[in-house]
Amino acid sequence: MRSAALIFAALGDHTRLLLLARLSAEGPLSITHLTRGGPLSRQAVTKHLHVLAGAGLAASAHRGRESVWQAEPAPLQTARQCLDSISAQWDAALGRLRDLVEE
Amino acid sequence: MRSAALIFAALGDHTRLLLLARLSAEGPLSITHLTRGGPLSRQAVTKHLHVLAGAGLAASAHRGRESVWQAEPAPLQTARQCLDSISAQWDAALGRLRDLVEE
DNA sequence: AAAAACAGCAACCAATAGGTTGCGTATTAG
DNA sequence: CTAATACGCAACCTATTGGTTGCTGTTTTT
Repeated sequence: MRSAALIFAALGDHTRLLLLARLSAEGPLSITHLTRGGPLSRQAVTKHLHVLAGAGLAASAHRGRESVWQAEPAPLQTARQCLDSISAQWDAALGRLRDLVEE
Repeated sequence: MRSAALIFAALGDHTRLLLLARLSAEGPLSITHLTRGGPLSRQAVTKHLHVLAGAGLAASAHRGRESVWQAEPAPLQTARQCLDSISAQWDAALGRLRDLVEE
């Protein structure tokens, strides 16, 4: 559950969410490529990528002078399971309440 | 998508995640009830609850001198859709890559 | 009516987050 | 070889976060 919080925290920034979406959609990209067009500096992008990496959501590989980053979707599964678990608890509580009322 | 980031940010704290889980599992609870047993002060709990409320994940109702809090599971659906959307983009990118290789 | 329980508000504090700038280094291009 | 490209590292700055303490107000309890 603590790791789920880490993942959510990494996703809990609009800029990082966009970065992750781009990485997922456009495949492996270098840092400068990710920087182009956007309003962020290269270092800002780098920092965000490292946060994503800290949560296991992205990984980098060095190719020549470039650092190529890629999305790692596995932790998304963990996050989903956490959401499902909370929803399930909620449903169970609702069910118990209904049973209580029906008695 | 910006609202998804808000939700993730609210979930991105281990303490808040536990609070939300308790609210979902044990139903409506007062602040002092939520405080008992835990290591947090009443105000710390209050602050976390307001963050959850800011993301639409919890709501309060006043009953006498008590403030009774309840989980609101609807935003979890938004979060899940966001996760699904990213996963789908990933899958699509993988598919395109495979098609490219097969050519 | 007095005491206790429940909570809101504001100020404050240390730590972290998001971001920038500057500089050094390795790789590639001309 | 030289220049340009792509990056890492460290320092620094400001705003936000998570948390505490103290005080006030309101509803119950006795």
